[in-house]
Amino acid sequence: MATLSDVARRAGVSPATASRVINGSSKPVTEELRERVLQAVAELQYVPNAHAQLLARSHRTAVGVIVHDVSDPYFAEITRGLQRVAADQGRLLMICNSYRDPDRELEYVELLRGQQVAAIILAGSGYHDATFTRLLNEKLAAYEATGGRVAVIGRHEHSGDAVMPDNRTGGRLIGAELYELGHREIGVVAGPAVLTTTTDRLTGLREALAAHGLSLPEHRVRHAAFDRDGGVTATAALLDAEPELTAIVALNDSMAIGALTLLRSRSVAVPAQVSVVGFDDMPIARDVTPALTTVRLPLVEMGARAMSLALDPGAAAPRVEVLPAEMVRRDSTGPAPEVTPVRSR
Amino acid sequence: MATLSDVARRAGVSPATASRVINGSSKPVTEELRERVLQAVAELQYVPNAHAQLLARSHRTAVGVIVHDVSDPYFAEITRGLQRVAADQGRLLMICNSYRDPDRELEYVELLRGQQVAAIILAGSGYHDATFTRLLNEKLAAYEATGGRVAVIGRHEHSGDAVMPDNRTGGRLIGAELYELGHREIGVVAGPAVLTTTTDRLTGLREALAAHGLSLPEHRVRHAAFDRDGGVTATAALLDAEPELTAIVALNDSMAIGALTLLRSRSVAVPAQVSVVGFDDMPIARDVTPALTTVRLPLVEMGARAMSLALDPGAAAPRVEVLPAEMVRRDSTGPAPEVTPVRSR
DNA sequence: GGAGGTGAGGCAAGCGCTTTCCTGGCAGCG
DNA sequence: CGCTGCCAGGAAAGCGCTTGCCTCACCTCC
Repeated sequence: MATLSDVARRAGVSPATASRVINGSSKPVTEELRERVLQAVAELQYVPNAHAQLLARSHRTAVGVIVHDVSDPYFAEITRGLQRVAADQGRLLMICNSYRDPDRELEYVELLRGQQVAAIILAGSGYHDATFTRLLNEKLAAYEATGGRVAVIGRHEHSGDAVMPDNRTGGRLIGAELYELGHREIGVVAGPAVLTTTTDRLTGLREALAAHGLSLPEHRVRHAAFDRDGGVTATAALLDAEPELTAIVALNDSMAIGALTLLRSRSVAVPAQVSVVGFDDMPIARDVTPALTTVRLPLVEMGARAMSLALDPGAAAPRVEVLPAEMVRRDSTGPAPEVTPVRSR
Repeated sequence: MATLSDVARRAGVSPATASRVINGSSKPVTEELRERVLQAVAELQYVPNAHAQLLARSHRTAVGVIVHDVSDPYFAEITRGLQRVAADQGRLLMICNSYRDPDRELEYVELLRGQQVAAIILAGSGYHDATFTRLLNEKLAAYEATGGRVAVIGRHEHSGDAVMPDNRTGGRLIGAELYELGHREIGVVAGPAVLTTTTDRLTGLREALAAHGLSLPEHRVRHAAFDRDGGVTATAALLDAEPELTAIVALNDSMAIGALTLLRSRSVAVPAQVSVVGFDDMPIARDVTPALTTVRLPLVEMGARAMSLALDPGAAAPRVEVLPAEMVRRDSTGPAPEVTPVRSR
């Protein structure tokens, strides 16, 4: 691998001069030497060693991002927003998938710290887990103490800059909508109970129902993985146990798609017999049949805001931006059927 | 930020000893000193500077991956395979999205070279573009000349280790299947013509049709972006120009989903009036309505193989692994209707 | 008791680059 | 003609870490 001094030698200059030419330093270099250096660079196919550069300048420029899984459309959208702002500022992004494993999340904070990133962005739900929260906060505090910036998306436990989707209002919106449509027997297909996203959305839903004197008993909430397959199994269990339901609320769109698939496989008409509501408004939501009624979160915007917060030197006080949720009515919801729907099995 | 010498000073040892304790070197260190060092590490929340480490050891361990877009399910699946093998070998992955921009792809090769990655994996279709191909090959050759390993997925232009999905056979499978079902008027919703993936799949399809004396005229092939929206617009154009079609082949599942959505919006029954076939078998394919008939590619496997090739020191001769395509019959295809279907508009 | 052996720990030389400070040459000026 | 000032280019000191080699103390054995 060619090094700077190889280039310098070939160009007949000192490494210092070569470095200045290559990095476009403000220090002037005669046209002739500049030429020679560039020529040598081309001939040797020289590429600077990024690690040596990072070590030599004290500058830190990359930004680390920890998400549950980039291939999950929810995070893919957020990441798009993060990328956009990062690219605008010429910054490299290091993306790490925690796959919803708190330990891995902790490890990645260390790793990013070791990579000397300028900021760490934690996207994705927090956990209801005191020990983990303490550990995470310790690590983040240590990082911040050395000048690192931290921004979180949708997490409560870290007292710093944050952007928060309004999950609770989103839940309320769903509750109000379904009540409006005449639904009284409502079931929930929920994500893992340890995720704050799950509990926040559930809380909002409960609040809206309570406002109309309705309650949502525990046995009508089924927890499963926050993905399509989780949606399938939770919906199956829910339907078997509570055949009188007229509406199913899935706490994210992936689960909603699983619910839709299961209902179709059981020949339950949506929305004629059972209405289905999702959450997030992932791109695919409008392409399933029936098109999914859901709550839209401005995911790209959330990512962009978080990155802006992280890159902005930051006010003394922690800044929290709450982004609104919005009801998107499509074809998977309708008026509650008059009588308890007939099930095919 | 605490450094190794801070740790050493606090523990009252030399940096050398501290380093040895921290990295579990084979050189023995007395229990007492070890204790003191670990204590200091904990107290200072010390994390080694990854760049300094990389510079000091000549070891290169990270692997770079260039894909079109991780959030595209096609690449998400491939990436999953890459990750699995990389994780097994304790290697860090750097993932770069080229967003199908050849220039960006070139830049990323440089960047990864600068990051001293042990290998670069190029996933995603090649381009029919001689200049670009030459440039890319030059850069890759320069990288390989310095001991870097390269593996490509689904590209022809690089003469090295490669894993290739059998796109052509996949195309043939579709042609045979549709012919079998009685379709004679077939249109294609294709990705960009510059992508080898597009042309390979198209070639296979044409071959299968030609085997039965059918031809696929250019005007029945519509090129658009390889995503859902591209599928919508291309299908709309195709339908307007060629109302007698009884089958639409989308050259990937995203486009197929767009096609399905457009057909639904025009109240064209699938598969009663028009059959639709996709390609790739992304996870969502089974969840749309009607469930998508498509060609399955072993995406995760492709990723895993590519990573194995890249990490394996490598034989003298370039290794090429072709992974088979397989027809997956679902609900979006059926027998060709007897008469030209009636369109709602 | 001295030679030789052993093993823990430290010294210092890098890894490849940036950047401060210095040098030496030249023009301009009194 | 000698001095000052300026400027392009180079020497060298790190950045934070690893690691080969050396030292030194302590044993062991003849």
